[in-house]
Amino acid sequence: MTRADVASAAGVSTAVVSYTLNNGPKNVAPATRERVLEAVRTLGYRPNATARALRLGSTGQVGLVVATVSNPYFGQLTDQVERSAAARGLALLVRTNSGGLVREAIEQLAARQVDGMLIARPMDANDAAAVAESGVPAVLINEASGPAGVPSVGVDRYGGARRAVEHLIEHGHHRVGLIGAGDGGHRQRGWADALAGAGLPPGPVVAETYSREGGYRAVLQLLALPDPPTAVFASSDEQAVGALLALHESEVPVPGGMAVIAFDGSAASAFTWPPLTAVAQPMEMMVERALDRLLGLEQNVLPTELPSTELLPTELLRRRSCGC
Amino acid sequence: MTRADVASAAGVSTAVVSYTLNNGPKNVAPATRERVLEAVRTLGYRPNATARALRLGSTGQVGLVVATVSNPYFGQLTDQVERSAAARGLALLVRTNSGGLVREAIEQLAARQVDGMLIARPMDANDAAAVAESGVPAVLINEASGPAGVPSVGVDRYGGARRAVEHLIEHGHHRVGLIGAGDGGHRQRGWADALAGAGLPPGPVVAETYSREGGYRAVLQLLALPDPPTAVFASSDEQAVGALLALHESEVPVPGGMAVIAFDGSAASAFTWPPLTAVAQPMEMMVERALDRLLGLEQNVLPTELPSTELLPTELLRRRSCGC
DNA sequence: CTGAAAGCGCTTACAG
DNA sequence: CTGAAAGCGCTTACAG
Repeated sequence: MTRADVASAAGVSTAVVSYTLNNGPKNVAPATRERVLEAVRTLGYRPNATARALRLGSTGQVGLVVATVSNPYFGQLTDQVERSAAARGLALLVRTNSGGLVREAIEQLAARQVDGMLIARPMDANDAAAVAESGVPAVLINEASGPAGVPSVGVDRYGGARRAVEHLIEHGHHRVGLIGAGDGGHRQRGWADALAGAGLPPGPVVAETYSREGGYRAVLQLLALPDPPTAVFASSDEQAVGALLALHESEVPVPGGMAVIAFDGSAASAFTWPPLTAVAQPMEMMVERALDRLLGLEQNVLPTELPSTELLPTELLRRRSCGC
Repeated sequence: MTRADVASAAGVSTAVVSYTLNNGPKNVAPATRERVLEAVRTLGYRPNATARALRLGSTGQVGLVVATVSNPYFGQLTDQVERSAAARGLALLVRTNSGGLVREAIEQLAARQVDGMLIARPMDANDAAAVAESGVPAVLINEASGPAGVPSVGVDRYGGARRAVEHLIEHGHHRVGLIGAGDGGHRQRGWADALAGAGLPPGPVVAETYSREGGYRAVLQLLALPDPPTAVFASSDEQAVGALLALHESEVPVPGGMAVIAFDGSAASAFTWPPLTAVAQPMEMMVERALDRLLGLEQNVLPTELPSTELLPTELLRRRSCGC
C-alpha cells in the first residue's frame, strides 16, 4: 500500500497524490482532488513517514536526553516536552541515561536523524564536541549554563534559592542548613548569600545525591550534629521527600522542630506531609523557550544577539513545611 | 557525508562499505576492511538511520502510548520500557495522551513506522480496530485484558488486591473501605472477595480518579460517613498519597486511626509518611514479557498456543501504613 | 492542471 | 572478494 497504489486507484500520477496530500506545492483541480482523497479513504492509505523523512532530510522527531523519567520533576519535564513538541507536529524520542555517558546518548539520537535535541543533563566540553560533530541542533535545558557552543535555557537557581532562604529567615530562623551536591553550585551560593545578607553565619552543609535516599541520609547527619539547624533548604524535591521521612522517623515535627523548603516544586511536593514549601520552576515556559531556540524560531534575530544562556525566574510556593 | 564519500575515500564501492559496517552479508578482505574503517573514522561518518529504515522496512523504533509520564508508576514503567528497548537496540518514541484518544496515538505512531507499540492505556474495540488497520504489532501492557486481537501482559490485580485486603483483615480490621474507579474492576472484586471470604460485610466504596486529588477527596468522603472504615485499600499509589494527606490534615493517625494499603508499589511509596504498605507490580518482568511478545520472540510457538492474556503475580510490600 | 523522472542514502541480489 | 545497479516510498523541479 503505497502512493503508487493510490495513484492508480485514482487514475492520476503519484505527483498529484503528493500535491493533494501536502496541499502543494502545486494546485490540484477540485474534482481530481476529490478522487484522490476518495482513493486514500477506501484504501486506508497512510503515508510512510520514513520515506518522507529521507526525501525531506527531516524526520519531524526531536530527541530528549534525560537522566530518568521516574522522578516527579523530570517526569513533568518530559511530559511537557512531549506536549509542546506534539503541538508543533514533532514526535519525541526519549533517551534515558542516568548512569551512562551523555555523549553516547547524543550520538545515538543523532544517528536517528532527529531534527534537534534537548539535553536535560549536565554537559561538559566533551559532550559539546559530540553535539558539534553530530551537526544536530541541540539546546541544554534545565541547566543554568553549559559548555561553549550549546545554548541553554535554565532557571535562576541562585535567585530562587536565595529567596527561599530569605523566607526561612523571615520566619525567624538563624541556623539554616543546606542539603546540596556539595559542588558549590548556584543554589548553594544563593543560600550562602541570603544568610550573609542577613548577617547570619552559614549553617551546616551536607553533600548528597539529588535523591530521596540522599535527603534521608542528609537529615540523619544534620540531626546528629551537636547543634542542628532549625531549618533546612533541600536542593531538590526528591531530597526534601527523603528529608521529611527521616524527620518523621526521628520524631522531629515539621516545621516546628525543623522547617523545610525544597527546590523544584513539582506537583508531588504539594502532597507530602506537611505539604512542601518549594521554589517552583517555570516548566512550561522553560520547555517552550528551549524548543523555540532549538527550532530556530528566531532566525530573524542575529545569532550573536541571542544570549547563549537564558535564565528564567522561579516562584516561591508557600505551603506548610516552612511554617507558613 | 554519505556512504559514497566513505567509499571514494577508501577506494571501494558503497557495497563494500555496507558489508564492512554491517558485518555482512558478504565477507570483506581484512585489508579492505581496514581501509574502510579508517575512512569512516577520519571522515566521522555516521550511517543515516532513516535511509536504512526505508530500505529495510524497519525503523528500530518502538512506540509507547501512556497517559502521562509524570506519575511515579507510569514514569517507572516508561523508564523500564526505555531500558529494555535500548538493550535490544531499539529507540523509544513516547506518546503521552492523558485526555486524548488512544486511537489517535496509535495512528500517529503507526505513521511513524514504528516496528511495534506498547499501549499502556485501557483499550476498546475501536482502538483494536485502529491497531489492526495500522498493521503494526501492538501489545497492551499494564492491563489484565483488552479487546479481541490485541495480546496483553498485565498483572493479577484481583489476586493482589485480595491478598492486600486479607492482610488488613489479619491486622484485625473488620471495616475496610475501597477507593477505586467505581467500575467494579479486578481490584474491587479482589477486595470484595477477601471480605466475603472472611465473612465480613463489604465496606464503603468511593469512586474516584486514580490521582492524588482523587485519593484526597475519597478520604474526606470516607471520614464524613457515620461509621467510617478503620482501613482502606487504595487502587493506586497516587490515590494513597492523596489519602495520606487528607488523613494528616484531618488529624487521623495512620495506621492507628486508619490503616492504608495501596496498589502499585512504585518507589515513591516507600517515602511517604508513614511508608506505604503496597501491592508491588513486577514492572521489569511485565515490560520484558511485553517486548518479547511484541517482537515475536516466540515465533517457534504456534500463535494459538499463546494465551492472549498473560497475568503476572504481585508481591505485598509490608511497610508501616498497614500496621506492620 | 498534470505527469515523467530524478534523487534522498541506504542494502543486497546478481554478476564477475 | 568486489562492484554496478535496482529499489525502498516519498517530493519536487522541470516540462508540457
